[in-house]
Amino acid sequence: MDTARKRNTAREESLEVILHHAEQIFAEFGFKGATMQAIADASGLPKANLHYYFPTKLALYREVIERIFTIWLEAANSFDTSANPREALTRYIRKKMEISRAHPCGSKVWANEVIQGAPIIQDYLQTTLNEWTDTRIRVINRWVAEGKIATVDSRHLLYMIWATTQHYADFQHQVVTLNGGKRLNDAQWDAATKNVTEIILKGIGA
Amino acid sequence: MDTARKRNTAREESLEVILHHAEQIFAEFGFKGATMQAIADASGLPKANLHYYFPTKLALYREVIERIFTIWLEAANSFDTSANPREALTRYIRKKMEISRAHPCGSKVWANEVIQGAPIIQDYLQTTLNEWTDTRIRVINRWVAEGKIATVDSRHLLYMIWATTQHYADFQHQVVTLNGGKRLNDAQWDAATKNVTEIILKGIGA
DNA sequence: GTCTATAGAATGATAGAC
DNA sequence: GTCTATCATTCTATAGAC
Repeated sequence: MDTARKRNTAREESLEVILHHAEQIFAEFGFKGATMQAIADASGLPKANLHYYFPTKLALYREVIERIFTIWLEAANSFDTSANPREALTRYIRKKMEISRAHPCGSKVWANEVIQGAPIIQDYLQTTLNEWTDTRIRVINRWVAEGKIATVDSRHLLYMIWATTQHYADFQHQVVTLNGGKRLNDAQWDAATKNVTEIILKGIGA
Repeated sequence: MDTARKRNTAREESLEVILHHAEQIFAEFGFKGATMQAIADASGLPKANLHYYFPTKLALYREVIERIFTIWLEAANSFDTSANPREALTRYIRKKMEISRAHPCGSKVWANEVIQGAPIIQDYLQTTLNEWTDTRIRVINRWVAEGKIATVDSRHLLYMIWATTQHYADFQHQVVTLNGGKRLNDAQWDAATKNVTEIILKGIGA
């Protein structure tokens, strides 16, 4: 491995470590509540190193948010517009539940951001998310028109899927507390996914 | 009005003004992000007055959280355990949607708190909420046993109702943005409530 | 690239006059 | 009860040695 490659690797590793821990700290304390010191401590680095890689706290936060949005858009692709309602929605809900389990902190940062009026990600909402939502609404409306599902408001159906699946990440602490303080195990995650999928599919007559 | 009464009234009015604006500021910026200065400015009072009524920022926050929890428990009562599934759930969902519309900031403060691991309200989750949840789970399980609704996991059904109804408060900003920047009007709130109610009732075969 | 030390600004809380 | 002034602390960000 040459020195240039070594430098790049070191840089990428530091970036990865910082971003990973920043996501957790931002999720736990919110943007303002998170401190560069706390992120530095969690990352095992002196505070000044964070400012070497990210000029400001806001720039670091932006990176964290963008990573989450990318993961979120992946799930969006699993909503295959060519499939039938049962297939498309089953796959989409399962993927969303998997993300809630694998990336709860990312979901929490996103939720925190939206709750506080999306000061940073407003442009994503107005462009990418808005466009994606429109395409899926058209698909659902077509299903309704073709009689493949009952007459539902497609927009509110999407909100229901988002809300229900993200609840297991954002309200993880409440879910765990009401589960006797224990994290959901594999079987419980399966049960949750199955339950959500069945109620929604049955609820829209798919 | 005697002077004692006048003093009480003045005190109660100040408390009400402070708590009202504190709820909005805490919802918008989170616990740490909210500043006593911002709450004071919103309330039209000097900062020191807040510390006259509430010794610390944390004490003020606690009061805000407790008010929300009280409203939340009111809705809980609308889940009449003696009614049939259709009636009980229709009334509960409608009440929850009304609260999301009337008290979005309260819901946001609660959501923020839970997302961040419920450092302040942990005891509410473990006692009052846990007990309330258990009684409702028993009711839903009885409905299942009596064949009044399909076989569903009652706990996850509750989570679905909470998540979906609170989404309209917590993710208000996203909902509004995807609605072309306009707040939902009466008809849209009705449509949302009707849609949520119908999908869930149909989904559980009620 | 990594670290120590510190500047500069903002914040929670209080003292004390009115 | 209300207000001004201020202290003590904490935090972001940077300077500069290594």
